[in-house]
Amino acid sequence: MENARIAAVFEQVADILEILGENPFRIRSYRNAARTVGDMTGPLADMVAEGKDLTALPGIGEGLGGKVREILQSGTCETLQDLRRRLPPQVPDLLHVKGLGPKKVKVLYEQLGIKSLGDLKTAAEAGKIRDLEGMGAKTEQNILKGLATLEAEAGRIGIYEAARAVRALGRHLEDIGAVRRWQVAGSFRRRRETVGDLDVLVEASDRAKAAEAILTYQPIEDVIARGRQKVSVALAGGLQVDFRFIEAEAFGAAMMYFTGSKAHNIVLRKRARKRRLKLNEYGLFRGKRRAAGKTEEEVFKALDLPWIPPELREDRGEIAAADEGKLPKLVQRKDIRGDLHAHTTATDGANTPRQLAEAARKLGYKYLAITDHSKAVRVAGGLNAAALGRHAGRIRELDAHLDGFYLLAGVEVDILKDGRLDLPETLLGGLDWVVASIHSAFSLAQAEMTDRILAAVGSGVVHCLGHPFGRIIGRRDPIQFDVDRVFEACREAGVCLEINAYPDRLDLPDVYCKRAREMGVTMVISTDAHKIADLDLMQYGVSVARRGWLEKGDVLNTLSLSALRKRLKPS
DNA sequence: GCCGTTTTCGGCCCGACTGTTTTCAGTCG
Repeated sequence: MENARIAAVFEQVADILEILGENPFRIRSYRNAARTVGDMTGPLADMVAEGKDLTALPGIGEGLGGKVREILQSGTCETLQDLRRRLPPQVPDLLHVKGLGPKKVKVLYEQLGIKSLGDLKTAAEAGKIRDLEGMGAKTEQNILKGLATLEAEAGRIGIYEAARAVRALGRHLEDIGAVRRWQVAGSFRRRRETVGDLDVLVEASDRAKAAEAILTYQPIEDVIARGRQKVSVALAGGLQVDFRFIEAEAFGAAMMYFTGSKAHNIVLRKRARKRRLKLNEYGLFRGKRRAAGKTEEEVFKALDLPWIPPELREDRGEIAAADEGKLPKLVQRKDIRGDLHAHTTATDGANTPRQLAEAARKLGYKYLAITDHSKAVRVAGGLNAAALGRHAGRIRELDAHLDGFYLLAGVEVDILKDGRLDLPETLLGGLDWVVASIHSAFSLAQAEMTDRILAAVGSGVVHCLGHPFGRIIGRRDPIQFDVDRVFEACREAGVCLEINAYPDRLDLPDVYCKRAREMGVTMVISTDAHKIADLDLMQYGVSVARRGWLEKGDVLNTLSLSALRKRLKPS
């Protein structure tokens, strides 16, 4: 994707400038611009082609706007080329080693001629680093540790895995007498797709006792730091957990500070400064007097803002919206009335329609769509027309015996490479709910892929586009298509976009939810359940929807049973 | 390099911990 390439160029420039010791504010500008570009849902190339003003984008002025155009034309920019002549290409990689920043990288390169991660490892193992100025044996050990974790790819973990770690950790913390209260902040609280570490805020009656008890937690493999304010550990598997001890009067301010995001915090602190206040993790201060800090609400209020839900705190316009009283009233888990994507033993699911329906009722749902695969998905035992016809018949029969509950006879039909659907439209037209998805030919060129999806959206028999980008987080890249054209077509045809709640997918991603909402497209949050337990994954889809600014009215499966029936079968 | 209800110039968020020092720089979040 072009935007990603532009963002990458800006990040590379920032990395090199940092090692060269250039103006930190100039470096920040490049990083801010990279973030702006990375968050965009439409191609910058289109904006340029349409002659739109790039300087209207946050953090992009005349200079960087020109560089965007330059990168679009040539794939790179003169600034980066010049910088690369001043530093070997792999030196910036060293910044990814935990504990190494620009200053140390510079010393390592200039004094020892270290040009790559390989060089770094060799030098550390040979004991050459401990003699450098400002470094010692400890630094050398930490570099080797940092290299090991980098090799183990102990990077970010998925939100689902993180939630499991939090539950286990929570059981330990609950048993510690000296811990009065604990809360997880950070990107976990913002419900990002992936989490780099866990930030746990602890209010303790006795910090020393609490710290000692915390450190008995079995999965702790390494103690990274231990001070009066903070204890950092690495768990088996590589997840880092930072425990921060917080006083009750500052708990709200600390929650804000450590929940972030960093960019959101910076905007809030600027706002505080304008009011001659100072905001930090201990509170909001006027001079030395604490004006607020006990709760988040109190701090926001003192800044003349309503409380902002953590999922929105990404500096994507939430503070301006809050200021104008235009924050969305975010959809909640309890608004969800049913699940519209589930598989059964008829294809690759583990449970029967009846079992799933009973489980869905137990969750308080009023409806469930059975959407098994179509024949193109051979590995899943996809159904042909005849088999689907019989399957749908059985589902309807079952539905007739379920009072106050609607079991929709549906399908997840494949969108073939040429845009045709994998089953006859006459058959599909008779079903209650048709999800159309792509499970093959993921790497078509953008124009071809766009036509493929538009054909499905325009078929007249599709209700919903399943996992629209087809990505698997960390394993498969999203497919390429013209987002605005497809979303526009969905709005015109009344086709919903799915937010697939499966933790590996979370597809639509948050920024596209926001875009779709702005364009007036309705979304559906579905679990794509392949077994009963999967129905509980709904919360992860709701989190994505909330990060995408969605309200209850933007989500189809918040409709009551009667409203859903009416919507699907207009009289 | 960006940005403006303090400003078109002069600012640009803030504090803790580590490891190396002997008063602090570098890194992190």
